[in-house]
Amino acid sequence: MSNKKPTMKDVAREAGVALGTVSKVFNGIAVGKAYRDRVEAAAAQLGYSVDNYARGLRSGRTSTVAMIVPGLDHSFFSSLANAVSYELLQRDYRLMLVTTQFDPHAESRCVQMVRQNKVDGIIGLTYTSDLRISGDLPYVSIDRCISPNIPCVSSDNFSGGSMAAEKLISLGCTKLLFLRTGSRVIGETDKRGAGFTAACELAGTESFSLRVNDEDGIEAIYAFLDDHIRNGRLEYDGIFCNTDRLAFFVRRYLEQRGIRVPEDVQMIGYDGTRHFFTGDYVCSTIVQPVQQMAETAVRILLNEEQYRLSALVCLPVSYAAGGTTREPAEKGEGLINYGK
Amino acid sequence: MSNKKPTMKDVAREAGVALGTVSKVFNGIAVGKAYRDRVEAAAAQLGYSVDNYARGLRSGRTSTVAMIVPGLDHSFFSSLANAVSYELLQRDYRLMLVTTQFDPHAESRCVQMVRQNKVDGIIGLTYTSDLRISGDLPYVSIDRCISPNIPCVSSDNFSGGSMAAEKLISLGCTKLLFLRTGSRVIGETDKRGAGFTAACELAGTESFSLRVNDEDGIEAIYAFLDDHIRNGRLEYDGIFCNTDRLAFFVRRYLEQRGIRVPEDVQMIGYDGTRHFFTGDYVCSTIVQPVQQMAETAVRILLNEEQYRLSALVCLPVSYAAGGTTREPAEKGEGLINYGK
DNA sequence: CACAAGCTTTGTAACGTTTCATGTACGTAC
DNA sequence: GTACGTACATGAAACGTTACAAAGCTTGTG
Repeated sequence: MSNKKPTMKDVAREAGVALGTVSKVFNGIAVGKAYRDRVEAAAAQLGYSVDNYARGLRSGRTSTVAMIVPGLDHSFFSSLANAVSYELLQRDYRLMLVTTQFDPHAESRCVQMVRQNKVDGIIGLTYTSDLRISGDLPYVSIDRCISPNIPCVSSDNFSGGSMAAEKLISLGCTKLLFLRTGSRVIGETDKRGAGFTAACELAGTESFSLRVNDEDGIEAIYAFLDDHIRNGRLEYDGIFCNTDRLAFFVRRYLEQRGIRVPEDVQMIGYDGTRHFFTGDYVCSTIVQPVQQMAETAVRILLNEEQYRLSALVCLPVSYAAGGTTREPAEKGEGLINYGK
Repeated sequence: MSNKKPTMKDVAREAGVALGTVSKVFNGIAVGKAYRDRVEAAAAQLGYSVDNYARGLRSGRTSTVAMIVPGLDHSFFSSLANAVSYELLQRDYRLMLVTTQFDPHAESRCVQMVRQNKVDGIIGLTYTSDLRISGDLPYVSIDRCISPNIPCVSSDNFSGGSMAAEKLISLGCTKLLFLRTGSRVIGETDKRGAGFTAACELAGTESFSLRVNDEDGIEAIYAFLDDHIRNGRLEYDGIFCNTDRLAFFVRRYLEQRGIRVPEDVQMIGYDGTRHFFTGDYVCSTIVQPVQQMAETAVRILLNEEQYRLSALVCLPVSYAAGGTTREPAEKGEGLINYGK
């Protein structure tokens, strides 16, 4: 028993064939049955496995895709990363994950680093748009469009916003509020607000939008709410939050002040990741098609046939009723679950 | 302007030095000042960067660490992955992330795949313990000890549990309940239950534990609660949940049945990730030292000096008061935040 | 002034693959 | 029975680094 990791040369010697033949076997290139069997037997006996670094050096292809995200401790980003990881593993690709920790300044440095590591492509969820550094390397932007000539997979944030407004209006709300927190480098979530406002105007319903450009700047939201509670009643009877997490905090805050949800005010959140959901919904929300976004991005990046032409894909979102609107809660939908 | 990616040979020619000298410059090995300057100038002019695959093939070292986690759409796992990513990037290491999607069967396949990709080490959060496949490759288990001879970084789940019990008791609770969901392949979170029970017994306080071995099996918890609500009052006045997420759902469920938190029942959750927290705590919880766990695991794996000897590290957890216990809420603690 | 002892620099041989031009064997058609 | 085409096997030449032995150069010592 040797103490070194076996190489193709060892397998070739053991099987009594040429080096090139072994290579062919491991690359699915036509090889005579007898040869193939001998090689496979020898490889199994020696416990051989291909060295991806040698392969990557010689062929230039690495079976590795990089994903760049701001951070993983945000439910939507981590769900997306989870789905991308799943899709890549399905296809025998490896995932090199890079977090910028929400520092837009770090983004091009990350792209640089990733390029140097010779990946087959990049899936990026970035704020800055001047990533043309990417050059020849396949690049797909996910969740946000950063440039007209970079393929992009996003979900329909505008419709998500108008969907929320329409729903609240159809449920009887007459004065609506849009709340938003988060860094505002690129206004992807603002499209939700835009859709919301547009739908309100179309319906002739009064509405107001409060945008806080701070990742955790929830205090400003609370202050606003305080200002608009008169005699224990909130001036608004419908609230749309740009995040389930925000909806969660806002709901708690209102309830502590004696305002009941959904009796006094109805609420709709956004995202629909599992963090805030279980069998029974606990918040009405606009569900983003996370898995589908990931799958589409991966397919475009890997150039799978039917996706070859699509450069900009915008996937539909859906509404899921939960406990924060006045309607019977639906069950079991929208849960994002992989594996068996 | 050439159209090929420049190599060390190009830099050497441009700078008028030997190939080996260029290599030394990029590896921080002693080189005469004049030579170093010439090389750096040439490299900058050509836009050269080292090829990690060639380097990995030749040297065997890849500056890449793999992390294996069950999934990223669980707040604790994704926070941990986020922190590990941060620590690695700080040290100029790359992260290859692998998700098993909670399939214990997939774990050894993942280890296999990762080994073949020639990483410098593995940080694993796995359920199965027969990962000796790892062989010579440095391996650090995080969050759970899987074998006495594999280094492990975890947090003190037992103390976390007893801390929760002691807190609830000191706040006046007389009948305690421990609730737990999640797959039960390895009983790491059960240590929380054990610590909880031990502390209750020590204090002579009545307690009960309900364990549901299902990742999303919250229905059974609801059913139990229903059984123990008599005349609109819950039999228990203190609840400890093995997850903030679970605490969140349980609280909502109780409130819908007219049981107030913290007036009628006090609650403590577990984890303390940012998903359920903001400036003001919204749930009392046992905070896991996520960042410290990640840092320690990385340091052990990378063999940084002061960590060379530590094989099993168990880090302390802390209590953070929030809105679900009867005490003034503290502010701004426990928030996990990276970047500037 | 010759010689040893340090230092850098140099050139070359790996590292484990894939690729490609060449070689061989076999079957088919006339 | 010869000529030709097809299909597969072979061996050598890359791929871009690092490691190592050998060669230069500098400095200090007897």
